Amino acid sequence: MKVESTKMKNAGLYNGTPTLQDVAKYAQVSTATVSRALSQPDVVSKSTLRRVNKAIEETGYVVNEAARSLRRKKSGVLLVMVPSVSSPFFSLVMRGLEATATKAGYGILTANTDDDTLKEKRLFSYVQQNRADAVLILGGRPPVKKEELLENMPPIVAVNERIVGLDVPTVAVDGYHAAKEIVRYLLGLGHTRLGHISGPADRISSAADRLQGFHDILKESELEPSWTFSTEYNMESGALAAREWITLPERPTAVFCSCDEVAFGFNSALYRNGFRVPRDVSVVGFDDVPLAEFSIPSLTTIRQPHLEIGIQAVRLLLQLIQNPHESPESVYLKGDLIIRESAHRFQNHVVQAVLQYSSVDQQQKLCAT
Amino acid sequence: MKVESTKMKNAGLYNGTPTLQDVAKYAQVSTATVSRALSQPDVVSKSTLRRVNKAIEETGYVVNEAARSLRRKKSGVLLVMVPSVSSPFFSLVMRGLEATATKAGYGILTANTDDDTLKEKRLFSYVQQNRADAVLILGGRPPVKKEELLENMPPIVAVNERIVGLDVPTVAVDGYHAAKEIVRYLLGLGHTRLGHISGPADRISSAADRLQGFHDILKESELEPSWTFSTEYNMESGALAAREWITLPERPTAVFCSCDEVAFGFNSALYRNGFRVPRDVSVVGFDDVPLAEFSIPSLTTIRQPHLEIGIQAVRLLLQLIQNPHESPESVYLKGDLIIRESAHRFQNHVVQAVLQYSSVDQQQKLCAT
DNA sequence: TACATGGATGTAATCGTTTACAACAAAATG
DNA sequence: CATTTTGTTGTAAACGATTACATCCATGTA
Repeated sequence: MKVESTKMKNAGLYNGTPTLQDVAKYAQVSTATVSRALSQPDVVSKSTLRRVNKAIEETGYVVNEAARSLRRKKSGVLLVMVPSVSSPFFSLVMRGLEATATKAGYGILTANTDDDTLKEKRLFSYVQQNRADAVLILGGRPPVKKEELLENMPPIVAVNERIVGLDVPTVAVDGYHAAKEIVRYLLGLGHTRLGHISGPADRISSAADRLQGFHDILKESELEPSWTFSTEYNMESGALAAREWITLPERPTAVFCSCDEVAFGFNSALYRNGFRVPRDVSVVGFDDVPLAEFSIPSLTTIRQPHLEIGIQAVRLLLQLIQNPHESPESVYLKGDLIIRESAHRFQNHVVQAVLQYSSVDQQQKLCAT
Repeated sequence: MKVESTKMKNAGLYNGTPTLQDVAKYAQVSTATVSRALSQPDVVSKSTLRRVNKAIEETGYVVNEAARSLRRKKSGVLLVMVPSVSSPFFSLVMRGLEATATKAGYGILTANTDDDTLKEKRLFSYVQQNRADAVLILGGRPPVKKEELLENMPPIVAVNERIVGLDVPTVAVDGYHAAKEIVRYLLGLGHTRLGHISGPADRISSAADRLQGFHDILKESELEPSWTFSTEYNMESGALAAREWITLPERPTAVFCSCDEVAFGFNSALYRNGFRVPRDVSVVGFDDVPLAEFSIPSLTTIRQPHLEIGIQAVRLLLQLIQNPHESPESVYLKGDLIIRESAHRFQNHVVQAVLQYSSVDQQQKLCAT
């Protein structure tokens, strides 16, 4: 061994955090070799690799991602643009995104856009700033104007919603068929007066799909929509819709809400006005957020495979990063009907209540006292 | 003006994205000047500044953060470690964090820990990797062992929970006094048999605080806790507790749940077993997640100022980044009692129901038919 | 023996900023 | 007028990794 003792002695002394240089000195090899030992271990000889790994261990070296990013021109970070991270469903999807990205060695830079064009633009510039390599867009809004994107567009994948006016691969549940399925279920329960509280169908593709599914399945059954109400995806909107439902001369006996939150808001406002679900009206949602199972009544809804959505979205994005010129096919997943308490067979509702639910049963007894 | 026409001609031609060099060439100044124009505009002359800004505009230059990070040894990113982003309350706090951080020019790198030590360690190494400058920890778990942290500890602020075994500044609601307040409210309603479904008080400081508050306020009123149940902060746990509550020989007439989700799970399981809240038992929660207002019944709870928590946490962290050797004081915020439907006066409950709620009133009428 | 081949390693340039230091001119001071 | 001060700008060396290219040595082959 041609070991220079002076070198060995100095090798142990570091001022700050150890760098690749320090490891190289310690292992008595060049920085190039250390770098190769990290990124392409197969081109380094077994014995050197051992020595380098030992040196890394001893010095406690960790790679400086800033330097690596600069040199590689890749940050190893995915930017997730979401209208609001506190949306129950979005945050669910984000877990899938994050898990898959982390597994692939990518970090996730999260950012609320609040549907604010200015914020969207600023966030989007993260890519030019080399802070992120690619973008996942969760709200369906294009982050900047189409024209500005044409040249030098980073890899983008749309999640949950297609982005209107921007042709990028999309991962989402097939809302059209899922909507048809859940409305078909309501029809099967004997309802003929059906209402729909839709999301912002003019801006959001998922809302448009569900609305279209609602209309088409009714048409197939030769029925007319009894009521439609267009609003946002949140609880306040559901409550607003409830106030209108109450005033209706011929109330629909079943209402398909565009998402679970709208259903919660709807049910809540009805409750506060003396109506009971499903006694007075059957209600179904869409998404299957965790609370749907634990709400009162528990919510019949469409389950979106949120984990799978995240996995697929990241997969598509990584594919796009590797090969920016070949846009992968969009992925549409199937939503599953989850039957719970909030919708039931159309009949004389009081009798029905007694028949179906022991809880209501008990309630009746109490009323009788 | 000493303009070399050749330079001007070349100035417009770029191969890839423009760099600081390109801007310098275009504006006929050195890179140092451009850099200063960006970071310390007050030290460059007015006229040069104008010229540089014009050049930036014309070339469409944006700073390369990777290069900047490398040179400055600062990434401009805060790492947020959270057990689960899909927790309703955490995601609420994260909005505050994100908004404040963004305003201060920082990005947010979000990561679920899933309470998994391995993941926590890997994430924590983001700081050594120069991917993040500082850490916000939301779950109360130390990311690595105390010993490993002692040397070279990055700036850390704990959010919502104190971290057991790690002395870092904390931003949280004063759970002890808030718990006392809400239980005092229950006492004021005439309840004397009080139960508490606590969080994991052995691991999580907020759970311990609320539990302590519960015990102390009862002691002050010379009462004994009627029932306590220790579990996790989620809906399944609430449902589990409900199953035990039902079997109790002397059921508490009011239950303080450690968080809103537990309350939802509790109420839901009771409902499915024929019990009604608040008719059969008064229930209160903690956090005031958006759904508390829209649940059935709406939930009496403690409102945590989630936005303010986020703001204060980032403020403390930035302070700690600036001055790593002076640990700022922890901040404890006040939680506010929000009175809604889920708890009411202890009395013969059926009579009470008629008196208080028009909804129940109407329900009675319906039962009578 | 001579020469081609291939595996392992080293040399040094490079990524795009920032910043210590030097240089210079203009203004202020004595 | 000489000298200091102040304000503005440029020069060039970092920051810490990656990688094209060169070099070296051990094989294999004719």
